[in-house]
Amino acid sequence: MEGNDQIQARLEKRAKLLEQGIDPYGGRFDVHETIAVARANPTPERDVRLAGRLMSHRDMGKSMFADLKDSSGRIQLYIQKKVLNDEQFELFKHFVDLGDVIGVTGKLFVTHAGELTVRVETFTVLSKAIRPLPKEHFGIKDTETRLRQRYLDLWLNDKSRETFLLRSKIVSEIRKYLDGRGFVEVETPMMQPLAGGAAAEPFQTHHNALDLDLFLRVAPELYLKRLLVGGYEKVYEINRNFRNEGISRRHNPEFTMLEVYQAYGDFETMMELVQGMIVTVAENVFDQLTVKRYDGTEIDLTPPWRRITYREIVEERIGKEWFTLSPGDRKLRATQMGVEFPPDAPDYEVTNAIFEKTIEPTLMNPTFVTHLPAELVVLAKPNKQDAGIVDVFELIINGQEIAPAYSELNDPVVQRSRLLEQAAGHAEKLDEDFLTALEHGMPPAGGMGIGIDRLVMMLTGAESIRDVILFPLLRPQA
RNA sequence: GAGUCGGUAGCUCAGCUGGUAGAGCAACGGCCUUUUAAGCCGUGGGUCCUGGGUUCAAAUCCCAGCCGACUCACCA
Repeated sequence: MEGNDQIQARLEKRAKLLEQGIDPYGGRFDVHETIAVARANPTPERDVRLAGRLMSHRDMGKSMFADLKDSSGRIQLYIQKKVLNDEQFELFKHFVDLGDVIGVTGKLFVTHAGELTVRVETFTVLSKAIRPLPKEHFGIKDTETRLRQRYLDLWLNDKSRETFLLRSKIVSEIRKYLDGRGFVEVETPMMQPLAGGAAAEPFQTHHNALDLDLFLRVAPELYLKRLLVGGYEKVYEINRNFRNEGISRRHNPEFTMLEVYQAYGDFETMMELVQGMIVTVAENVFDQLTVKRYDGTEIDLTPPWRRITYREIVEERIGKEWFTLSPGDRKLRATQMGVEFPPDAPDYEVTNAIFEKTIEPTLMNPTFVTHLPAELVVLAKPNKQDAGIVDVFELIINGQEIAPAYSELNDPVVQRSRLLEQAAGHAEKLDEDFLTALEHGMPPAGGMGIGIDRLVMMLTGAESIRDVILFPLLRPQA
């Protein structure tokens, strides 16, 4: 290992510990309680047995203070020469460094300054760190280091560690909510012969033994619908989707999607479900329905959430006359508003560009935007009164689409023609296996997809998707 | 993929009207038995992202590249 003076010093300490017959990488150490539990039971002179990482120390000569941190919290250690023997004290003083993982036993007491502290009686080196950990006060702020060496970020930045704990709790509450309503969690293929269920660029891979080209899935939708055909009435899957597209503050090539299907329901069933689910999650995880965003503004999750049709919200924001304009005038207006679109964009795409660029980003509180134009959604049921729109909603919170939901299209003949249209006539791109399943009869159903990463962003006030994905994709370091 | 900004010691940062690299913490040695960003004395530590160029002289100016952040595009 190359190294600076600090690495050299630590390597020497490691070697000297070994020479003295002390294993600097320890072994099983039965921790009696977490630091948080120890702090919650501060009876003076109570025996404790704790383990964690040494985060700071203050050497006073014949005694020293140090801070021990585990996943639950931190506690101060007091190491005294007269309590340990001379040899052990010198060992601690000269061979234990910031960042080392150690186990300690001792008794609780409260210092003059009022801080609960462990008077250390014995300690064990459980893992000697060869690389220095920055002193916690300065932390680790460099974004690149935080992402590439997430373990440092987690140890040193409480906010980061808390966000990922919250993510776990959120996902766990979602499962609880759905399980409690009779939904069955399933897992469907992530490697698919055809990447269907969403208009997105897939990753490609290859199975050698079958000599088969495969795609990483862009959505589980078509498989979950096969399960509806198979008699599952309430199913969901929480798993990764992969899309071979750009990376941004809101996009990671692999992201976690929740998809839910309920037979005999429709998009309004999903509306109630998602509202109930997010409200319950917020209450159970955060104890409140107000979320503070990174910019200080607040999101109010109090139900019932606003419902408005796509047409109405466009008219509300852009002007009642919008849909009476000629397609040419609409393009002109859109361009004047600084919204870009391909020159040959069809009419509905111009309107949708307006919606996505100027309306969606302003919707902070939960809003169900319903009944999008049929052209935008190929897997949804047409509205019975107006075949030009479909029975769907997009739930917008935090200026981002959190969940689209549909009354799922279950007419196999219509579905085939819509998919064929979308594939621009390329029949070989149709998922015949899926269409065959539909031809066997899929019950009418409500279906919904929720981007878990974005939901977590919204609920934790995170500014970037990288703040809620432990190991977001980065270019390898040069 | 395009534009803008950034990359200096282990960490956090200063230095960038060009004059040959600094601070605090961390490390190392010493003092100190209730400190908590402990304190005091001393020592060492740098491919200033990489490669070119301009110049007597480049961390600093110019060009190219690498990596990251942000914005845009693709998309959720």
